[in-house]
Amino acid sequence: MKPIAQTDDEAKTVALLRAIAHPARFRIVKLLAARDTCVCGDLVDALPLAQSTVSEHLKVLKDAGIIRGTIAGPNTCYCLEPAALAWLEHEFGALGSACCGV
Amino acid sequence: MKPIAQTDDEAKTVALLRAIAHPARFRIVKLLAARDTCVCGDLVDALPLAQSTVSEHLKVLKDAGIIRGTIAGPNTCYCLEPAALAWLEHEFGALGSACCGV
DNA sequence: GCAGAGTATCGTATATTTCCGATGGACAAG
DNA sequence: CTTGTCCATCGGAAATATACGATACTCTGC
Repeated sequence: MKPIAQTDDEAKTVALLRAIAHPARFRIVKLLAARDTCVCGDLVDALPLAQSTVSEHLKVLKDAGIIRGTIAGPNTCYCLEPAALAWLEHEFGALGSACCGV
Repeated sequence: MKPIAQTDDEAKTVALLRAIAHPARFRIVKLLAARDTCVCGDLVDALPLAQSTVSEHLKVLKDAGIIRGTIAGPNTCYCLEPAALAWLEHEFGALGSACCGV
C-alpha cells in the first residue's frame, strides 16, 4: 500500500478509523460502551469468534488508543478511551461544516 | 472474513467507516470538504496516485453513500453527502456517552 | 510446588484490499 | 467525421488483514 503524504492529525484519525472500521471491533466498542463493566472474557462469549481472534482485535484497538487494558487479578479489564471518541467526533464535526452548496 | 451477525445500523455504520478509513479516501473527503468546488480531475492532481486508482476510490466512496457524483458536461463533479457525515457524528456521540466509570 | 482459569502470542492459510497500466465510452471542439 | 480530453472499467500483481489452532504466560487457590 502507498502511504500517501499526510499530516500527523490525518494519520492519527485514519488509524483510529481503521481500528473501528471492522464489524467485530465495532461490536466490541459498542459492547464496552453499553456495559459499565469492562469485562474481557465476556467479549469472547458475546462474539462468534475464537478467543485468540478476540484477543488480537483487542490488541488492535488498544494499539490504536481506543481502549485501555488493565490487569485485574486473574483477568484483564478493558474500557473505552473517551479521548479517542471525542477526537473522532470533533474530526467529523469539522468535516460536516462545509459541502458543495447543497 | 466472517461477517458476524449485526444489525442494519451496525452494518451501515461499519460500511461508512470502512470507506473513510483509508489515507487516500480520507484525504479525498477532506479535499471535498475544504473546496466548495467539487472538481474531480483536480483530485487526481492533488493525490500521488494514478487516475484509475483515484477513480476507484471515488467509486468506493460513492457506493458507500459518502459522496455524490454528478456529470457536468465533459467532466464529473463530486460533492459530499452531508447525511452520511451527520450519521457518523451521531453514532460517535452515542458511543461517547458511556464509559467504564473513569 | 501444582493445577486450573483466563489471556496473550506465534505461525500460518485464506480472503480482501490496493494499486497500476491498458482499454473503452462520452463529450466538446475543429 | 476526426481528434483530444476526461472519466470509468477491466485484469492482474503485490501487500495486507483476518481468523484459527496450538502454545506460552500470569495469577489465584490449594
